[in-house]
Amino acid sequence: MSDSIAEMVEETVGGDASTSLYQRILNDIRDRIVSGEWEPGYRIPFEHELTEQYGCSRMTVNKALSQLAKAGLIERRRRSGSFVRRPQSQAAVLEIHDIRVEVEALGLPYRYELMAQTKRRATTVDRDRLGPSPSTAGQVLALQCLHYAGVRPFCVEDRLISLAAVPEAADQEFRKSAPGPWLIGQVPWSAAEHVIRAASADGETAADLGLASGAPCLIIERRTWSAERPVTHVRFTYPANAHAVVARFTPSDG
Amino acid sequence: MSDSIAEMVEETVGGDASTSLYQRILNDIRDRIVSGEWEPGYRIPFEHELTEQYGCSRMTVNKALSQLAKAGLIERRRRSGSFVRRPQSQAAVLEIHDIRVEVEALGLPYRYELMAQTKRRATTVDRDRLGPSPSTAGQVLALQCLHYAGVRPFCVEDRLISLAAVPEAADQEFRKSAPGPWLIGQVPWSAAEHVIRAASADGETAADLGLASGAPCLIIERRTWSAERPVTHVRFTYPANAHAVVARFTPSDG
DNA sequence: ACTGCGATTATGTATATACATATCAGAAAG
DNA sequence: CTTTCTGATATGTATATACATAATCGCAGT
Repeated sequence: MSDSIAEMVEETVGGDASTSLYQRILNDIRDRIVSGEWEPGYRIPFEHELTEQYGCSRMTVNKALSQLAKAGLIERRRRSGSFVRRPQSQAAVLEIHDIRVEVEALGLPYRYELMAQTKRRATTVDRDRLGPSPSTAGQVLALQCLHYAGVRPFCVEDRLISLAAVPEAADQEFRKSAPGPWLIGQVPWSAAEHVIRAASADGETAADLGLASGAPCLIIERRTWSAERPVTHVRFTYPANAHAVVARFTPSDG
Repeated sequence: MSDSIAEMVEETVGGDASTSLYQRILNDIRDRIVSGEWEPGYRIPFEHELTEQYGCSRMTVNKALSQLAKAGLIERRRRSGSFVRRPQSQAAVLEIHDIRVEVEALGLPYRYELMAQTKRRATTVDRDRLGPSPSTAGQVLALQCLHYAGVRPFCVEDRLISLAAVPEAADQEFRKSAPGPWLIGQVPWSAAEHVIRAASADGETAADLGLASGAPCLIIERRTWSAERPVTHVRFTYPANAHAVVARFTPSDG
């Protein structure tokens, strides 16, 4: 089997220059792990063995193994070797799209409507919504918006923006375009937290969405920080049948 | 400004040996990006400039920059340099925990109950649930389980296992322990897809969970593949107020 | 047996060097 | 004035080497 690796390298080393050697080593090992050929706990060949098998230097092997370790597929132990880890934290990557993009992906015309915009001194509730902060927040901007897909309401947006973090927002009127895309261009955010849950629509939200009171809704909340300072908190409320969140996982593509 | 980097390095180069040099370079640059000091489009110093500033070799700088590029924070262009990318795909990492762990994290005793276990030839519906497959599925195992937190039902699990992918499951009786943890130890999975949505509880589910019919629920569905073959599909149904999904994002921790 | 210590081993990081490759600016040719 | 070619440049990958560090094994001495 070690021979087959060596042969494969011999074959392709002059032919396929599209992928680098360390990438091929990485892929080979990853494939053996995800295929189950090398089960959790299996000790993968030492660096110096792979060095021989692939006919390359240790640095090249090391680059591949280091990346596998960072991706969580293997665990490296000095003096002992590298071992296949058991898939533990079922982590998945969740992509958050702009609502306009979401709606247009459904083939429906997108429309945005501002329902209310208020500037006020941050209340206790507001501070809670924005999340833990080193400084006490000052002024905030509160927004209620409605996003339409075609003629039907698609979701309600309830947003709070910290004017301490984004003073430019004070002079903005979000009548024509939604605050989300504008904020992304304005503030470099360094951390975000999402909470996804289900709830019954309260009276007001139900009315906005054209639902019966108590109808099930999907709620996505997002808090964003920029360099430790809270920037914004949004709550999107979708009718239950209108929306779902999709997350995917594939181990270390490189 | 370049001077301050150089000074900082001079200070710490002999003192703090806890982090490696390339890690410090990586952190320095990442901090400047997420703080907004270096805005999207900004051309970060060339490798040879950083080499000078940090008094190290190009390989060390290259390692740091390559990782930042892989993490999507910068874009590297030959002959032109490396540029700060604008945060585009708002990706967040979602950790899926075992239900036992979830319940015990709430400080409640966990209990598991098997409600039904059926072996049958895969129907069209079953094949749809398992997802796209190269081969036509044969036998499947269908399970309905209930997870308790204390005396109250916590969530309903509705699972389908492909016996073509996991033949050992045919001989298992999931009376005492849930199929999820067992499967993880059994099959190395290579890809997973999650769908999170809200819905009204149907009559049966509502009864199992002790809810009024039509009560809002959070539904998490997961499909798992092992080397292109569908392994299992699960649907967890939670009462709306019992559960939420949390996802976090922090740019490239290393 | 038990303890402590040195030798061994595999990984972790860094260096200087080399050549490949994509790309752009500007010179040369039409 | 446009096209083509050439050289400069920054990144991409790979190598041989070196020393640091953590963990383990086995031996020596109590």
